[in-house]
Amino acid sequence: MRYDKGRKEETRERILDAAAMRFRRDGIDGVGVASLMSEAGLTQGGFYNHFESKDALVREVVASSLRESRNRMDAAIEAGKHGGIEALVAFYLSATHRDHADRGCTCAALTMEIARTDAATRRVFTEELTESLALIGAHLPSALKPKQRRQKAQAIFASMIGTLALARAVDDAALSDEILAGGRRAALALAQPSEAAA
Amino acid sequence: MRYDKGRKEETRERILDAAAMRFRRDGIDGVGVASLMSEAGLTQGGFYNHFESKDALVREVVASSLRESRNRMDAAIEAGKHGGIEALVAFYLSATHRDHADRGCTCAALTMEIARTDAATRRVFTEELTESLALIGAHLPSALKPKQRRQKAQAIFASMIGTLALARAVDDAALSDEILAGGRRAALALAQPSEAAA
DNA sequence: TGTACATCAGTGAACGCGCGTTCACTGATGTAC
DNA sequence: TGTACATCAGTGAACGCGCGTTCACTGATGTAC
Repeated sequence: MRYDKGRKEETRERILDAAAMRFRRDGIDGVGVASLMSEAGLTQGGFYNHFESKDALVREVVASSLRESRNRMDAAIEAGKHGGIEALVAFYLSATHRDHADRGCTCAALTMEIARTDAATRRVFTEELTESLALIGAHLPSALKPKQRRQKAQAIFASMIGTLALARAVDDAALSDEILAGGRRAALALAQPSEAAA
Repeated sequence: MRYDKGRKEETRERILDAAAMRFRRDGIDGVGVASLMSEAGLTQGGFYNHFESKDALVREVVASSLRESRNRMDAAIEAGKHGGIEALVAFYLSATHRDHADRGCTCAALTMEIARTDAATRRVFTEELTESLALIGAHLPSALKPKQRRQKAQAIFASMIGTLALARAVDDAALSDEILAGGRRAALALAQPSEAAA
């Protein structure tokens, strides 16, 4: 090894972090390799020392950013006083999350684009999403059967990313706030055991 | 007027229809003017006889495709035997809709991309979305107050587009079906007056 | 300890290509006489 | 009714530009002796 041990790894992480932010802000198709590398303080040619192609980068960004997002959700749940789901919903459907897509959850910013990516990317998306849904499911009422728990977690997450997508797309601040508030209420309602009837 | 009256208008509609399909299938950034025009049976140069720019086209596609989608939702509601919302949810969260994004609702395919477009596009998106939400609201239980009704409609629609986005992004057919089924149940639960507590 | 060498992360110019847009033009049509 | 003309939807070549990718190179570093 020339240079410090792990230095290449650090650079790679820097590219991944820059890509995660830029992709969420401008879309996957909206960010070129050259501008991405210059954001990471490098020149375009070096990109291929770290990734086989832009598609390979996309795949790795989807994997690592979903993992990071799950860790942040976990932290928000653990930090919450009561319940856990309440804390998650307040964290996920906050004005801060709406206003900072680049530092937010990749699912809320890119799921519709990810649906159009290659098989390998959708594979890692599915794997990471499944883990995140399990995290949510683990904090639902304990009386639920596994399938109900899974479907409830899916419905809560779907409702949250849909809410964030609408709240971001709309150009009217009051309407956006209302969508966000209604989304919080809906996500919590979906978490109630009373709505367990599967 | 040279040529038949309204012939230019017909061509324009043809371009709009082709754009709506291609945008929903490949994303706005994923479709070039040349390939779009050739899909409409024309050459690229003619595009600017009909639209000032690609951005202008995007704006018009958002406006017209949301209007069309609303008409289809309305038709599905009217065709439904009971309730109306039940028919809407069955129509919107169907396997057919999931599997044919190009012929489906623009919100379910492009909301996350629309959130990144220019001010004019987000303006027309907001206007058309508001109309669509009013349509949904009009079929909710009549006991609801206006604000409750509005927020319920928003929450139902957000949950539906989030559900469709996840069901499309996932690469596992069984999981996708489960997400869709859970989304239908969730959307109907959100429509219940019992969950009116605002 | 000092020097020669091998490594390889990162550089920057270049590749072919498709992008959005412009523009001089063509030729089918409706109108004027 | 027949002919000359004006219109303008649509053509297709060209523009500068940024895309993803390749590649010969540089130069800071760790290793070998």
